[in-house]
Amino acid sequence: MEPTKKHDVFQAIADKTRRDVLRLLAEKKELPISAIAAHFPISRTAITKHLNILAEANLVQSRKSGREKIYHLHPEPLTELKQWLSFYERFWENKLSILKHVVENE
Amino acid sequence: MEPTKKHDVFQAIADKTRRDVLRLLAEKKELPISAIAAHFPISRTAITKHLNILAEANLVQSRKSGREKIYHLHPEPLTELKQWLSFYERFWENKLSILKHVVENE
DNA sequence: TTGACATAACACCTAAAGGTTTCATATAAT
DNA sequence: ATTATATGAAACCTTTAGGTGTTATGTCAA
Repeated sequence: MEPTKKHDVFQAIADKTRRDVLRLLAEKKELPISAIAAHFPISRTAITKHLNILAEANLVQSRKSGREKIYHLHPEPLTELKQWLSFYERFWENKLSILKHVVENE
Repeated sequence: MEPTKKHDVFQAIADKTRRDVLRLLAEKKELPISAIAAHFPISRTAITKHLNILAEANLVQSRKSGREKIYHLHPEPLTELKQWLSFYERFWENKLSILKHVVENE
């Protein structure tokens, strides 16, 4: 039976530290674990756990290079979030929303 | 000192049940607690807790009517999520994204 | 005014989240 | 060969998340 991923996109981005990691990877393109951890006040081990959760949600990917494990952003799963959001956009008045709907449905 | 809200939008939508509650309120416009709870397999008490978390994030609001407490959707805080997302949109190739940027920055 | 209903307020439980420290292992550099 | 570096893995701790059930209180209806 499929192991049914424990963490989805919604849970992955619920934590501020993980959002900060995503932002960092967006800016720096790719970084090994230690370099990532250096940006935060918590331990490298804690960062590794956050990276595992992000990887489970497929928001980051990694490659091994020698003794380093280098992570990079993989933003595609955010489309799920975008889709979820789009349902609610019609509920708040945004003068641009009508125009955007026109564009998106073209 | 300000009580500093414990739950923000990101945490509020991390839970599937809470997302389902939001969806329900989007469809039914407004509902008392018991009516909401009737749609889920968990206890009314549990639903109340979820509603409190959603209310903390300001994603729902309520009014008292006699002995009932009637909740309705308040989607505005989702703009924060939308803004957060918009940063990452440039990172995944979407043929529409360029066009949308043009529209949004007009 | 009595009973039913809707919610609030507790006390309580279990598991997971987020963090720590310590130790082991693989690779790189001297 | 030895040492330093990068990561993995395990054991542990504390708080929170998500759920339960029970009891109390306010309101409506008969």
